[in-house]
Amino acid sequence: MTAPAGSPTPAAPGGALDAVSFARMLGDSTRLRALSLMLAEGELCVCELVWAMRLVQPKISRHLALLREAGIVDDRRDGTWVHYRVAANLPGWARRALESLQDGVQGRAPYADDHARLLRMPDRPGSRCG
Amino acid sequence: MTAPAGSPTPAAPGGALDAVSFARMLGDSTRLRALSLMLAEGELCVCELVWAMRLVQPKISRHLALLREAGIVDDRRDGTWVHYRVAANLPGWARRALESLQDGVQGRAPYADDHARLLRMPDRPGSRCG
DNA sequence: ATCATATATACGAATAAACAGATATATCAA
DNA sequence: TTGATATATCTGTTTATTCGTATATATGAT
Repeated sequence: MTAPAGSPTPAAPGGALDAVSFARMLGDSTRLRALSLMLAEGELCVCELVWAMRLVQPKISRHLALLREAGIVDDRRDGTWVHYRVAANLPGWARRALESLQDGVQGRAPYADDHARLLRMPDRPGSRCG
Repeated sequence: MTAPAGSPTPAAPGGALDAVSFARMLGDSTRLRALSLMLAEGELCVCELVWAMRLVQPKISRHLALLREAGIVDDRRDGTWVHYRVAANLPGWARRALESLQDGVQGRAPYADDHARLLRMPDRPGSRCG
């Protein structure tokens, strides 16, 4: 379901993710918060991100779409849910840059709170009682 | 000469550089090209950046000011010249993120060409005949 | 089919970045 | 002082991003 044939201009036109587009994608707090959660927890569905970050769902979906189009996250549909994760084939430099930023937000608001709230979320899909 | 008392809103209001502002600063090709050169060559004056990147001087100065206000570069005046370098006290996570992006642009246009052109620049200030 | 839930997209308004070009400031030399 | 060089800032305009809200689509259950 990636790149649904007729999607808008991808952030990386030539195909390969370029550093400027990548940094631009990380330069938004909604996106960085979501990526930070995925980096810490692996695959997450949209509803988990909505719960953890306390933002409206369309806002999160919109930003996830940007990350997907940029090749920074992969998505996977499982029934009603769509799970996102940091792209498996993200170039090494990009993953390292992301992890460095992750270091930079360790323990800080709102990132730490997002993560704590996620762990407290009841009935997380995938965990139990799917 | 950093933060000349009455400067515009810094990218990091609280004082500490935050990851989103940092990424946003890297998400512009003029700024990333300049940072890439500084990372490779150390201190560089504006005229060297202008020569290497072939952009008009006000454009480069404007972006350097943004980087300075964000705490990402230090500047030092030496006579007529002002030299910029990656900030000495840049947090570790930020330096690592920057170096990762640097890996991501290795050998690619326009970064590699900028560097090559810089090395060919005649009468570089600092090198000889100051 | 109908409904409920999860997710995605569309649309217009508000905001922020980036730009080109003109001009101002700083330093040094004559 | 005048002039030359290096750098910085201002002004108006254009272009990108982001947002809120409404709505559309997809899936599974009844």
